[in-house]
Amino acid sequence: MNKYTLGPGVKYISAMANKSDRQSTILDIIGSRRVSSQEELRRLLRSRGWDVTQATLSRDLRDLRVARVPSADGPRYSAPDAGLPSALAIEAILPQLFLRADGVGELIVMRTIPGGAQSAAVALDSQGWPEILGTVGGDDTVLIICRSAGGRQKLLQRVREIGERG
Amino acid sequence: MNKYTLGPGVKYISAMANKSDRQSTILDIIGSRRVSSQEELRRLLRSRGWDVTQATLSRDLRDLRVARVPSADGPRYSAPDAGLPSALAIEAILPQLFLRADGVGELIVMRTIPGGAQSAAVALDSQGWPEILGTVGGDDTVLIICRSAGGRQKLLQRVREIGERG
DNA sequence: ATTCTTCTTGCATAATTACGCGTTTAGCAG
DNA sequence: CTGCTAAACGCGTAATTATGCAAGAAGAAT
Repeated sequence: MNKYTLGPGVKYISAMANKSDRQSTILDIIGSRRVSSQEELRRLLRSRGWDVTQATLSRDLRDLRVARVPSADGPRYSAPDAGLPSALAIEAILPQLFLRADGVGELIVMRTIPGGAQSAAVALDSQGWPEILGTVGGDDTVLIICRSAGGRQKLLQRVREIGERG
Repeated sequence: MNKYTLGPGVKYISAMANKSDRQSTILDIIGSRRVSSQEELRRLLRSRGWDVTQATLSRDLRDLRVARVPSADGPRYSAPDAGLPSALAIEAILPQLFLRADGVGELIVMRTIPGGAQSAAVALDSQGWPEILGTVGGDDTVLIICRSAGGRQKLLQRVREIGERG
């Protein structure tokens, strides 16, 4: 059987077959064809030798962060985005990139190290800050458009605090 | 109320309020906080003055291609990540890329699916619309600079109509 | 070997989402 | 005005997904 060294924390291998293998197969399947329901996925897996219940697939898809994307002709499962430098923690990445920032009206121009603007812009967007209308990232410059001049001042201060290692 | 000239093909405006506005609000909500179910979204919308049923939200989320992404602590709704470039009429490509748009002064910030901003910007430029002074496309954000605040309002509505599949 | 702990899974069912159908409203032609 | 068509949406329910609980399996510890 498919025995191999267990990783840290891994203390169990199913009697049936390996869960990771099954989940890999799931990604393989949904990556190559349209799958609209867990029951459909169940059938496809069975034809490849895996026999599990819908409940297990529900858990697998959760583990894999596989999204169910709706469309006009029904939903389909879709693998997670490979993703940019998962820009969720702005405190972690902005200090790495930030050089300086200044603003006028409802605009902020933020300078970053070369090539850092895209990441910084994504990070800012992902914050969901209400003052921000949107951002545009070039190579080393991010333009932040705020909803108001007042909000811009507040945001400029916050951005500087975080960027300057705050 | 927010009455305006209907675009081509648009023949109906709800008695309640505009569907596009509601869908914009939905994107706004799920973009700024975690939403785990349509009922939760329904409550959030109600607190903003929209009162619709879960069935309507199911349809809205389908129209908007908003995916339900599972995670360890329950599912959440989130914007899509698939995309395909093109170079046809703006009515053909904008609905493919468009997520939402908002504006201030003579600026419009249009959000697109990841990687879609360049295509959208080119498409906009090629229209030769008089209101547009110029556009700047990043990765998923297009900044449209208009000649006037009045022109911006007009353009914003047109862009939304086209983008939202109108 | 026995016991304890952790991981995995099925089962049954709760929770949630999707959709068919009927109704209402708006635009348009006659 | 009347009739026709299409859009939008609620209602009720089918379809689908998520989860509490219990059982089984593999190690680790005693």
